[in-house]
Amino acid sequence: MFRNKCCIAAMRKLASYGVFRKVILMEEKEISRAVVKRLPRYYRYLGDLLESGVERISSNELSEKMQVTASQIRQDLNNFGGFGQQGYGYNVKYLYNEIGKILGLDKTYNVIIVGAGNLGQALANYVKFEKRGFKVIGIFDVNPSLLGKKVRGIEIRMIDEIPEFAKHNEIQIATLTLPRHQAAEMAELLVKNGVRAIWNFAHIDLRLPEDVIVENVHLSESLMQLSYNINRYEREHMAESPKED
Amino acid sequence: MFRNKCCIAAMRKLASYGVFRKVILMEEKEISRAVVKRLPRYYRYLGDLLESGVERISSNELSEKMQVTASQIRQDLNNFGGFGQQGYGYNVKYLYNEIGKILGLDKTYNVIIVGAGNLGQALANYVKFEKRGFKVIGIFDVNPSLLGKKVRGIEIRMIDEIPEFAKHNEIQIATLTLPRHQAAEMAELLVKNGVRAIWNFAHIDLRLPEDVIVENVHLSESLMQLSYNINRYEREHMAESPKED
DNA sequence: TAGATTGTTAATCGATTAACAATC
DNA sequence: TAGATTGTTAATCGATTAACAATC
Repeated sequence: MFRNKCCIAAMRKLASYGVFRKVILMEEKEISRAVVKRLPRYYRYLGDLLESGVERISSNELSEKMQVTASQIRQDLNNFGGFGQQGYGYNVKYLYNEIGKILGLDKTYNVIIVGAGNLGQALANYVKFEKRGFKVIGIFDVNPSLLGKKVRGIEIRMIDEIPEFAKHNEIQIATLTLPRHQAAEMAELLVKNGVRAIWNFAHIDLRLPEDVIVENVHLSESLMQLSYNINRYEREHMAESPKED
Repeated sequence: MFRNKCCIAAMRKLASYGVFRKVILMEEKEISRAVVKRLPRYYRYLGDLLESGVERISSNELSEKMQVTASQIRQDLNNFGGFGQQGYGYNVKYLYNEIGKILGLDKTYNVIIVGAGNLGQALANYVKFEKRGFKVIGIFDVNPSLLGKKVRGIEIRMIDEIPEFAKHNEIQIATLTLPRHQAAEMAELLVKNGVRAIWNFAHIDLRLPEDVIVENVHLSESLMQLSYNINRYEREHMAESPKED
């Protein structure tokens, strides 16, 4: 019961008035990580379709473009609501916007970058994030030689200024682009100063209170997966290539 | 049958002499993407253990450190061979090296970086990759204003030099750090010039021959997953926080 | 209305966890 | 040998795919 999401939405509204709230919210099932991971890709394809003037699309057409099954698309979307219409399909613009809202892209986020090395500066310079609502409001480093240097008009501050900075600015996201051995301590400092979401590029598993959201980007792990596959491929084909005896 | 990996190894050796090869190799089951994704993490934890002088570890101890089940560790490892010993556990150094080999980290790779923007330059400057055997031998861009500029001693070349460059250098990996709309065309050019593995940072799905290995790093998708979770968390707790009527 | 396509339930597939016999 | 812990099979869980009734 309460599986239909329109129903859930209606119930949640009712729930906001009183007693049933908890019961109802417990019925709402957790969205799996796999589904969430696919949402940005849907969003990208819909954005492209929108740009090329496509008004509507069926799960079947989209499935061909994206090389996934139509079933998966419909299942994924129905975790969040009934965005389509029988006999018609999905309105591209509407669906695009709805997925954007689900992903939180209708909001803006103040971002600080902790670690102003190559990667930190590269991220600070990446203009597209700002277009999506992720605004860099501060850059921090431990290295005094960077003090006062500006990246995209934002001057690099020292890490010990973070507590003061956090008092005067609302930080929604902290990007961690520090060497591995500094990351854990810094993450704790950030959390102590009210940061509740960390985009972690340091090659370490942060152990933080569970209400702190951590999204990891482990570039070296990605590169290792690549080299694994290079060798897997070579192993497989080496075995076939030598001439038959 | 042929499930035991020692057995497979032995059979493969036999197979190299003749007729049974194909049959035997077909028995070897494909390693799932999920398993491969976990290997670098095992590698990291084993490296840390090695550094702190730990000689042996049981799947159970490791499972506690890594917050996964011991079953999963044993299953994952046994995809590649029996690296442990009953009653003893796993020898840290040996296992570390074996996983390194599986990941292809015992080899070196010539890497070129295509797209010398902020991210491309940051990656070129990232020293740790070289330590792991990934050596940047060339950096390319379309922007003539970058011509001759050096990053870590490597001068930036123009993209039309790639065919000539590829003739004289063996390129194992091409890193694609170009704007989205240039990436597809460039990937094709690279493949035409013999590149067989691409580390793709462009926010696009490359459609390439299936023997070309592509590993994607979609930073914007990662950021969207983060903002999804920020909002998920807030949705959930907003519903609980307003006072009871 | 008839045709198309969704939303949703049921079936299948694959990955994770549990259990235990093999063995160091 | 007894104890410990693996390698491996069996059970469970979750995610994907298929099927189809509901409905635009």
